Amino acid sequence: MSEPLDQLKDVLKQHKQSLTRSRKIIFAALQDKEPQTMHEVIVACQGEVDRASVYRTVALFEQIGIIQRLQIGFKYKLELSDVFHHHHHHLTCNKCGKTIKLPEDDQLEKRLDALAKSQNFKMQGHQLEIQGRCENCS
Amino acid sequence: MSEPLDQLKDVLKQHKQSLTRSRKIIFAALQDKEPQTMHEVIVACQGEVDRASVYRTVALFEQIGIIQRLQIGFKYKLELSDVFHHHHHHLTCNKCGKTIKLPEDDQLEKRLDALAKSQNFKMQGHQLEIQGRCENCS
DNA sequence: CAATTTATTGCAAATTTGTCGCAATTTGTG
DNA sequence: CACAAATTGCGACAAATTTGCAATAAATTG
Repeated sequence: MSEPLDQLKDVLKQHKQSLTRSRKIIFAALQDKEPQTMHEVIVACQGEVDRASVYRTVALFEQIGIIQRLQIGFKYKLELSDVFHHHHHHLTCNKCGKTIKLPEDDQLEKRLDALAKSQNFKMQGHQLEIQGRCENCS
Repeated sequence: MSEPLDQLKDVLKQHKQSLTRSRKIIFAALQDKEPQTMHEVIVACQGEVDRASVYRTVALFEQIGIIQRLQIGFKYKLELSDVFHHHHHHLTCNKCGKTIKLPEDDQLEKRLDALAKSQNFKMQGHQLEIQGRCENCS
């Protein structure tokens, strides 16, 4: 069986949840994709999973850390969390809504570590989003 | 005339937009306030500005970088962007829920500038949240 | 500053998004 | 395979957001 699916199953099990057919489909719809709107996910699962179930599953995935929600301009978008992806941040264009993945940046990550430490805070995760105008929209 | 209003007018002019009565009212509703939900803004403008116009204005303000949307829990909230108030970031404790304000950090801000620039991106604002355990809960 | 053009607004209606209850399936378990 | 528990699909709703269009306000022109 494929690795990411095993990983999904593990996380679900840790939270006493089962790996159902619908959950697999929704997971697959998000895998290796750019962040998607809820509508896009619903469409991707058209005929396979009902709208209401997509909402329920996304909410669950979010609670147990499988999915991460990004606020992108007007809409939000969904992507698999760092567990399934490499850790990264996004630039989001306020005009066209495009999201640009930032390459990993050691200097940034180290600075965050240092800041957390300066407050005696034990960092478990973080989220950063830069909003503005992309090249085409400026 | 008051300073922030001048600044608002400037930004609008830069984007060939005019400073109308409604826009002033909506701007005022956001000024010097904690981030608000769309609904709160609509209520604050009750009787002065129509719901639809609030949506249209918020969309405009967002595109030209006057307003920033924050993801808070499942809802989003709106606040004036960094141009109109000093900004800061938060540490949030996963256990007790306490939030700790981080002091402004030049090194971090500069790094973000550099990252945005490296993608030919014009940064209008950014959002950072660090999650983990505070001193007392670790 | 009156006349004209252009952009913005309010209003009502339509569409989209997100929730809920409940009966029918599916899933984990032994 | 059978059973108990969890999940799903299917309307039907409720809330949030968008749209078309006529009325109004703001900018521009002579």
